Amino acid sequence: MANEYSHTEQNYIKAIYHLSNSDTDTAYTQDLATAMSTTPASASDMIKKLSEKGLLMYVPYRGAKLNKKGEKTALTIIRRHRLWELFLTKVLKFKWDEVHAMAEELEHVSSDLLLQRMDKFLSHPKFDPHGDPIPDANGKITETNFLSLSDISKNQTVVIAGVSQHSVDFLKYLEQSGLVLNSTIKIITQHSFDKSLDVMVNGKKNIHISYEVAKNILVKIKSTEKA
Amino acid sequence: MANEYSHTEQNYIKAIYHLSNSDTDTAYTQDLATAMSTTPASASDMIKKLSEKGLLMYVPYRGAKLNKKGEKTALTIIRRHRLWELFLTKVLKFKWDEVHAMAEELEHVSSDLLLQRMDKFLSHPKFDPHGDPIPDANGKITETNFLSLSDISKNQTVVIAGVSQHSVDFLKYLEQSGLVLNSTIKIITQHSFDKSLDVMVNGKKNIHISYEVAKNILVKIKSTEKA
DNA sequence: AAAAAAGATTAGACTAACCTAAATTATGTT
DNA sequence: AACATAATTTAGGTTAGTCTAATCTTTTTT
Repeated sequence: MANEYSHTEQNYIKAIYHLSNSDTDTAYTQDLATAMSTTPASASDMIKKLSEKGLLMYVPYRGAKLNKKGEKTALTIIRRHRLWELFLTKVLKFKWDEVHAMAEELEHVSSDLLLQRMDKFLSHPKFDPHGDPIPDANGKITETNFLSLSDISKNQTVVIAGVSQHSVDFLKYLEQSGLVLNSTIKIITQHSFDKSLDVMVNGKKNIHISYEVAKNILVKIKSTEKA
Repeated sequence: MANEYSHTEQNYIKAIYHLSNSDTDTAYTQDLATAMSTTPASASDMIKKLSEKGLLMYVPYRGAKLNKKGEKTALTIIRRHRLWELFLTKVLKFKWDEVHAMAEELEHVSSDLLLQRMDKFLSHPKFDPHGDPIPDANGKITETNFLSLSDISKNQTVVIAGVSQHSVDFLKYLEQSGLVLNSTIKIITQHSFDKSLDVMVNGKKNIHISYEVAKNILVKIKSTEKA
């Protein structure tokens, strides 16, 4: 691994991975260009180049899809990114809305040994500060079955396990409302007119959250515990 | 600060700083090219460019010398490098011969906030794992008056404070001989024929070291202590 | 002080990553 | 099925950083 691909190539690989792992199975030129804040022409060039380097399948006008090698590469970059994010929150005490930009730079530091040590130092974590899984050294991802807070029924108690939206503004808002990872949430009221919720956070304060927000909060059913 | 200069520019700036802070007051094209593992033509181009960007004084055929702005930039990069080196040894338990290459990459991570946090986390350290001073946020360097082990007299006891040579091989050799930072050294015998030394390390084992090695070990007189 | 050698710079080319504009292919509408 | 529109690719050009070869300066030698 190490220094095989330029920073730019790595960023494209990651973007293609994310695009073809969301709604569509394939990354389209225009979407890729948008994700990379560049023009379709540039994205098209890069797709062709990565195809020549054997990282993806590419049929002109039909979009790109990473192959095994490309996916492995993407997962290594994502592993780096998420390990650094966890380091930044756990060790340097950054908030979850502050770490993405720094991790974007740190993910390109290529030393495998450094990654190994960091992984060990953090006790081989499975999730980053946003609840996203950290691929292991072989690129394997822990499967999760988190639910959206918007799908939880009244009076149920759940724990925040992640978010499905990562914008700084959204994360800041959650932070300020006390809706951070591992907070306990109990649904008090579901308002039928706008699907908004009144919830109790950590057994203490009641807050009101919109459907839009609830939709992007991932939760798991509170694990077996007394009282 | 942040993202003003490319990685390459930053590396040149650092190299120019080191070159004009050793024997000569100025960085010469050829030396710079050697330091950067490139050709004199490329080094010459870059000097011209950095001169145009207002980081150094440049008289064609007469070498380059950083000005205030260039020096400040160099010191910021060096600060990053040395803070990361300390982090790698102190926190991730790397040995002092392992950290340079990783720090070469990490020093380009530009977030000022990250640097601040790291500095705080490490308790505002003044020296890196090789005994080199870490410039503070204003570029100020702690002055030291370390001595070379080769200049210490018989029966004196000193503490290893740094090295004046940073090759991996040399550092590995020292590590294996137990000659690490803060080791206590007492001069037992000075051999006049080759200026080599017999020394006692940490009051335990006696070892023999060549003049060449002794010259590159920096020490300070053992601070006041009983027994 | 002239010639030779060493060192530095310029000229001209290359690659990676980008751009705009033009050409091509695919899709959707009627 | 034909046309308009949308999406993609190609063509041709730019910049940063690199290179080799050629040209200039400076230094050293004689």
